[in-house]
Amino acid sequence: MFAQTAAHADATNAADRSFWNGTSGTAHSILNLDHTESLFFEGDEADFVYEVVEGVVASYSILADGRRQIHGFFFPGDLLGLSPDGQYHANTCAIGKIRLRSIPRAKLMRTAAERPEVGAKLLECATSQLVGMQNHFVLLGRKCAREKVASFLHALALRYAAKGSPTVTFRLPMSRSEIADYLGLTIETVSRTITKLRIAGLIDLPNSSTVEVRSMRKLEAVAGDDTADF
Amino acid sequence: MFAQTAAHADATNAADRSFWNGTSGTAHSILNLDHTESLFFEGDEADFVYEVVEGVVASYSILADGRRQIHGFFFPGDLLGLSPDGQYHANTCAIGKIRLRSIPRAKLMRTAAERPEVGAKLLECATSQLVGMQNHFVLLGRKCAREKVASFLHALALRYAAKGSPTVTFRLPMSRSEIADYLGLTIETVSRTITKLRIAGLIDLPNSSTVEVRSMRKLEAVAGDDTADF
DNA sequence: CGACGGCTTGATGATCATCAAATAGGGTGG
DNA sequence: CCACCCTATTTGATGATCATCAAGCCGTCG
Repeated sequence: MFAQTAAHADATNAADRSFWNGTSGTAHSILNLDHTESLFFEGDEADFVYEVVEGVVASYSILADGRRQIHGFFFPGDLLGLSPDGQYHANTCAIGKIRLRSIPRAKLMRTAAERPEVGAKLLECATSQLVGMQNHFVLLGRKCAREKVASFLHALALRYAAKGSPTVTFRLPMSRSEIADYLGLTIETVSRTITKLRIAGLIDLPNSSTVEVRSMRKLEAVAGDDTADF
Repeated sequence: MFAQTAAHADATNAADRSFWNGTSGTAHSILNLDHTESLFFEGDEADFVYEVVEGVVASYSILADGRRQIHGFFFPGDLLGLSPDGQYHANTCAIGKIRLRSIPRAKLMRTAAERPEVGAKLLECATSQLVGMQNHFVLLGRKCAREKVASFLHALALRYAAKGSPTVTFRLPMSRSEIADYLGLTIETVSRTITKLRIAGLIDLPNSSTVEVRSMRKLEAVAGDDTADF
């Protein structure tokens, strides 16, 4: 569901141990951004690829009349800013404080040409993102509000879950507005839907930005991600 | 909007001139499929990557209750079936008769490791698809039916347009049902919306599967793809 | 010519957006 | 430390868009 590099979901505090550290030939600089600060905009020269080291980054587009669609949230370990043509095609901003490793694109590409495993990893990151985006198509195009919100919370819970535990508590890094723009809903609908899930007993909200999943099983069932292929 | 390899949109009848021909070390076999025939399913071993040589391929997911979301349509020159983990993550089927070049994944990866330009092209294909998918997120999450259908027709018209011509006529390769499942709508809404665009004079329909765009300008305006980044 | 499937059109209703207001929570200044 | 304010969130009322249910139409093919 979220952007994933398939690499290491737990790289949060392991900046040095990252696969990408030094892949461009030299040590990479670490970037710090505050909440709402932008990393790059659509149309900018895509001179860098970024690895999220800490925090969450949102990638989004804005229509002429102000409607916003958030394409995805990037978590620690995720790779950001790959471009087919030297220009960025989305805007990005920090959700809370973030730390990023910036990797010069030109050097990275040169390294990829010399070290096949780097090129392969890049391709793996890109195709992992493709797969995640396909799931999000299903959510945006075919799921109702209840399913959208349940899918979102379930995916977040999985990311934060101690494996196998029946209940999970985590902090929502993003606002209702950002959730809404990711799910293709309004903040009111997101809020109402969360309330209904709470009343139904699937989750609890100690406060508006903390979610406690009471039943991963039921939440997953409402999310409805079973795929019936044929 | 559609999947694009950034390679060559006009490779329709140029099977031999394709970048991918022989990239796995040997000549590749050409596959022929009929309308509605499947290429692969979610969960299958992803032993091949495919290049569309002729016709259109749809990639889709199905929810447990039968709801379908088409992720994208793949046209001649597009690359299909890249996987991060050796399994396909979507279902695919032919829209009409198609011809495909099948490329053994393992060999392709080995070639990519030896020939940097092949690895780079693969990455370019993947990232091009990422960009196209971002646009589709905006469509699914934030556009109304009118904008969705206009966007779709406009993108198809661009693909088939003689450059700069004010009007374009082309044949819709896919059914209303497939359009609906791509745009996150129902066939009724697609049909009604097309009718309204016709009555408004933006398009004409000599028959239900042929579209004549009367005003690319107006169609583009309704599609509303202007992005206001900030 | 008739039947089938895909498309169109119509009538109705549910879901979700919009507009509006109240509440809560976090941060700041006194 | 407390009161206040500002903003995010929640809740409520209403309405528009689009899905659903239901016929009818049209082109195609046997």
